Amino acid sequence: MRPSSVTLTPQELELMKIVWHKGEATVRDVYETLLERRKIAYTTVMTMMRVLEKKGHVKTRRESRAFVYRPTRPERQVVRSMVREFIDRVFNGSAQPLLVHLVEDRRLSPQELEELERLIREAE
Amino acid sequence: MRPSSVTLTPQELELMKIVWHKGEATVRDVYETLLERRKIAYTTVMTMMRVLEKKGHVKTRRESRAFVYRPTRPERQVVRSMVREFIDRVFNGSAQPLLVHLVEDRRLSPQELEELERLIREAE
DNA sequence: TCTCATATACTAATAACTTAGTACTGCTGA
DNA sequence: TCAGCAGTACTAAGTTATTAGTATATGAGA
Repeated sequence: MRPSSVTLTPQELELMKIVWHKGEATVRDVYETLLERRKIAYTTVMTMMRVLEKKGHVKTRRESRAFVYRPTRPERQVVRSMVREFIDRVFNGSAQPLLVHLVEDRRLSPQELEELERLIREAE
Repeated sequence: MRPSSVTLTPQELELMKIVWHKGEATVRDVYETLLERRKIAYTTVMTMMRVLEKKGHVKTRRESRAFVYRPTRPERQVVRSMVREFIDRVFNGSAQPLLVHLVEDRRLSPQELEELERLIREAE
């Protein structure tokens, strides 16, 4: 059984970030974290957690009455897939134009540029 | 009237790339370019071109019988918005983690790394 | 034990995306 | 002139995403 697509929709990603951050979480945990940011119904979170499970992004175990959800894949791995998918889609698979955009768009502080330079020298 | 969102769906982007590349294009132009890659109906392309127009991504002018579509915004500008949106969504607005991903993921050739180093030095 | 809070199960509605079919129109060449 | 082709207009259907309501189950405290 092939692992389902690793790409997450925007809302799915928002929930997954919470689960990754907490390590594992119940619907209530996620619900309460989300509530700090925006109005959302408990059952909405539940539905989405179930979707995430159906898609294989989380696994559950029962703990007394509630389900505890934990990620099936580490955040780094999923984010990496999303970056790849984005580069394929927008830049036809070539990462370089993206970097040019980033550097030119001045989205990086001098510190970040320096840090990046160091990384490049290590990779070379 | 606020300009509608600049973000494109995957299919919309695919069509827009063709229009950008050609400068301007009719439904037939786009249809034939797409056909080289995959099976698609002429009317499907038409519907999508109309969607792109409704969303403000292209403008049309009538040329004899057919509509000619041309982009309302240059590719660079739209791509830049998409990069920003992606960084906001996936990396909470910080570009640096994305770069670390790219460099570590070895998606760049030595030449590209060098080129990038030069860009950084210019930006600093 | 019985009630209430909390949890899940089931259902559903709306919107956006993607794809495409059918009907209609109007040039254009025979 | 008129048939046919190339084009648009209108319609629609399937899928996924997003949000949430109602019904039901269950455990814990009074």
